[in-house]
Amino acid sequence: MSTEGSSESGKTGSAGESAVDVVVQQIRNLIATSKLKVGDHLPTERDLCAQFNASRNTVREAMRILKAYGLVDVRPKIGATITDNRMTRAFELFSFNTMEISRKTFSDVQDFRSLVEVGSADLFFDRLRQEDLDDLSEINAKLAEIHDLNEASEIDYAFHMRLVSILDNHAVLDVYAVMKPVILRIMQKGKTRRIFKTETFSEHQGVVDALAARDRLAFQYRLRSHLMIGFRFFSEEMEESA
Amino acid sequence: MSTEGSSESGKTGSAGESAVDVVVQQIRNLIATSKLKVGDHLPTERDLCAQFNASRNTVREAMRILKAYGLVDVRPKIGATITDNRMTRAFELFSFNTMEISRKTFSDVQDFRSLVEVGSADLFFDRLRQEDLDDLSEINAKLAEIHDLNEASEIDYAFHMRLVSILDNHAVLDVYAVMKPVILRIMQKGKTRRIFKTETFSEHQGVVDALAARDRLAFQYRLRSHLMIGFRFFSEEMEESA
DNA sequence: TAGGTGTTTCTTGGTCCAACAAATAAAGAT
DNA sequence: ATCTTTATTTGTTGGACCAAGAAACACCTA
Repeated sequence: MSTEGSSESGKTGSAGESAVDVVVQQIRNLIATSKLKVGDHLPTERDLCAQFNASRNTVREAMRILKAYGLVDVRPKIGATITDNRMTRAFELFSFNTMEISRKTFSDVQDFRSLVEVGSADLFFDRLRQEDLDDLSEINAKLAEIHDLNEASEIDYAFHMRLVSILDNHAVLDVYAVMKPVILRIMQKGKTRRIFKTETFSEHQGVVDALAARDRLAFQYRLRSHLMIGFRFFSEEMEESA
Repeated sequence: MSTEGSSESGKTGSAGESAVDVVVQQIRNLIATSKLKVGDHLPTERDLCAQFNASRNTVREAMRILKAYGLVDVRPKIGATITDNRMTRAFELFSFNTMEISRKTFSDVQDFRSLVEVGSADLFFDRLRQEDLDDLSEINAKLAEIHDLNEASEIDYAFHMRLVSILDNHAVLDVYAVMKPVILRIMQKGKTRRIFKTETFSEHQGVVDALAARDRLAFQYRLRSHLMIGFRFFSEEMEESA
């Protein structure tokens, strides 16, 4: 209901839908109306062709989309079965290490994080407890023992996740959970193990110190600097897509 | 988590991988080795067929996957261009179904919206253009002609969506898109058609006026009040424990 | 006869080919 | 400069074949 097939146009139900998109929607409706649950079988491709009056290639392309979305699992000679790997797929989207995070994505996400983390300073100080400070320091300390970038970014992410958890806002936590893959890649951008162990570590510690000292301005300044520091890796890059 | 374990494509060798998976990998490599950036064009389907020695259907199915992953945007006659909508796709996958609107949920979501909308006041005034004000007024005017609550909340949502669109931040827009079902339900909570036509309308207009007058304090005060006003409907309501 | 075994046939997804339609960018004509 | 034609490219269709698993079947043995 909320998502359409592949077109990202804002219009819903306009006439510009391709046949593949139509079939995608029809299959989703079929799943919904037939109350198919995880593990149930979908009709064969050829049956779907007849049912939706579409060619087999069209049905196959629709299946590819549903498969990419993690909604069906199709195996040769077995057929298509309903699954729910959406979360897994969401994380796999960013396993495409071949492509760099675009500057726009980087900028948008970091601005958003800055908005949430820096903008909630007052709330942080209202709710802050000693336990929070201890946890943050403990997490940050793990940066000293990292072995690779993945491990480092996981710790970096855990630090910020623990920080926003102070807000006790489930909506924010959910959003951060979904954005995790993007955030991880952003954190790794241009960094080395050494940078994580030295610069990132001390930036985090500065934030924790400011929290402990109840120094609102220092907290905001240091956190914002920490979030925006990655911009230097985009210094000369220029891209302008209409 | 990165490369190892997707369902069907474990081996990077020759056996076991379908031709479509191979082409997907080849296109990924092409993007990487050619250093293609967002906005650049991919070769035509037929070129890719020749280049990878695959049939056109295979290339098309591979393209569907990349499109579903938000890595390419293919338009008829134009061809495929590199994009980076992976985060949008991730949010689409997430698409948590409308949960029960508890007082806690209401509080969390409205706090979050307040954080984003009220907290971005400076950015709003930086980027604001006359066109934005006109659109906001135009959208708000539609509240006068509503027929039911669904229609009213859609317009209310569209108003706030248009507001945050001024920020030109894709991450924020994606988050709002995902939260739409929850936001709609929150907007309807305790309201009547009359309230939408009178109170909500004038609250919106007050926000627009404050924007037009470049009155930052009035903007923040009115917007925050508007977002928090629904709390009165939870005043006496009891809700079961978490 | 009952039960297990090996063979055959059928089904199904995976791939390829050859068309045609629609849309649009580019070249050509006026 | 504007309109028209052409050519290119994606979208879609239908058909064909293959390989591998499933299912049905025949067969043999105890």
